[in-house]
Amino acid sequence: MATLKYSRQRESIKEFLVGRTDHPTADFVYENMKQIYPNISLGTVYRNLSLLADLGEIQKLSSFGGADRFDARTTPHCHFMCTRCGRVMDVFSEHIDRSLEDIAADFKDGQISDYKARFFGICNDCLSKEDTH
Amino acid sequence: MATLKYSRQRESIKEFLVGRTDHPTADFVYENMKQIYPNISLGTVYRNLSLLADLGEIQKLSSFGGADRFDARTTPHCHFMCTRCGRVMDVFSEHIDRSLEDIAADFKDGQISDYKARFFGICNDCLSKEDTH
DNA sequence: CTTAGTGCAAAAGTTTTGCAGCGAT
DNA sequence: ATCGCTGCAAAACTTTTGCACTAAG
Repeated sequence: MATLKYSRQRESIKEFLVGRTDHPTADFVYENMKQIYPNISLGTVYRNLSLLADLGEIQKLSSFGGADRFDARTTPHCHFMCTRCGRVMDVFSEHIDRSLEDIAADFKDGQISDYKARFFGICNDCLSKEDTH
Repeated sequence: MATLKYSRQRESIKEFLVGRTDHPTADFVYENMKQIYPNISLGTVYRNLSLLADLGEIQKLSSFGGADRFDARTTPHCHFMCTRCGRVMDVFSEHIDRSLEDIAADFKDGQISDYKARFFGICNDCLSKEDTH
């Protein structure tokens, strides 16, 4: 087991993610980190995102089609992706948690320990733009 | 709109997927197609898988970590992935469909039209191997 | 001093695409 | 004859990794 050492890059990446409600990709995090650390490398961003995910401090969302996205919310929740603008939003619901537990209990071919649910559709912003036609 | 033309490659790819209950990657389909068409290209496999998915004849599963997987089942269902051996299995349940309507009704930031749920855990095969220790 | 973390660059893995020729209609 | 599909290869895109060096403990 490697002993964890402090790194200012990792702290900034975590802090950046906590301050956002969208769900940035690694490359987007990288572009923003360059404003603080002009020489930071994309590899460092990936390594830290991966490390933070392993520690359970952030969540890796694989995936909504393209690059993976990252989410600093630790409370269990689901995600909604707008198929028009690509935005990813949080979805909180007791319905899903209850029914997913029912499914886990019903499943006979293995032992379910985790689940992820994603929803697709059109977000309100895109719907209102559509109305103007 | 392009008019669809018959292609024996596409037909074989579809047929191959229909005959399987696992959820092969594009590369796995490619390797198997080479036994029928030794000169088939990976690009052709990707193009046909993408086309079949657009037609709704197959489903593209993005993703379970690595490469996308493909599924010829058209009836709505969810997926379970064994985190030990990587196998992906189908999950059928009425629970999920019932709760989807509830969630869609609750969600205020957009209009939900589709969902995908994935479950993670250990499959029975891997559990029984574990017992022998 | 020890070793985890970093920047850089190359590589690996997955998917898309430009193009010239082939094949279905 | 038209134009969608193919094989091939190159490119694009995302993520990982080897290495020498820096910095935290």
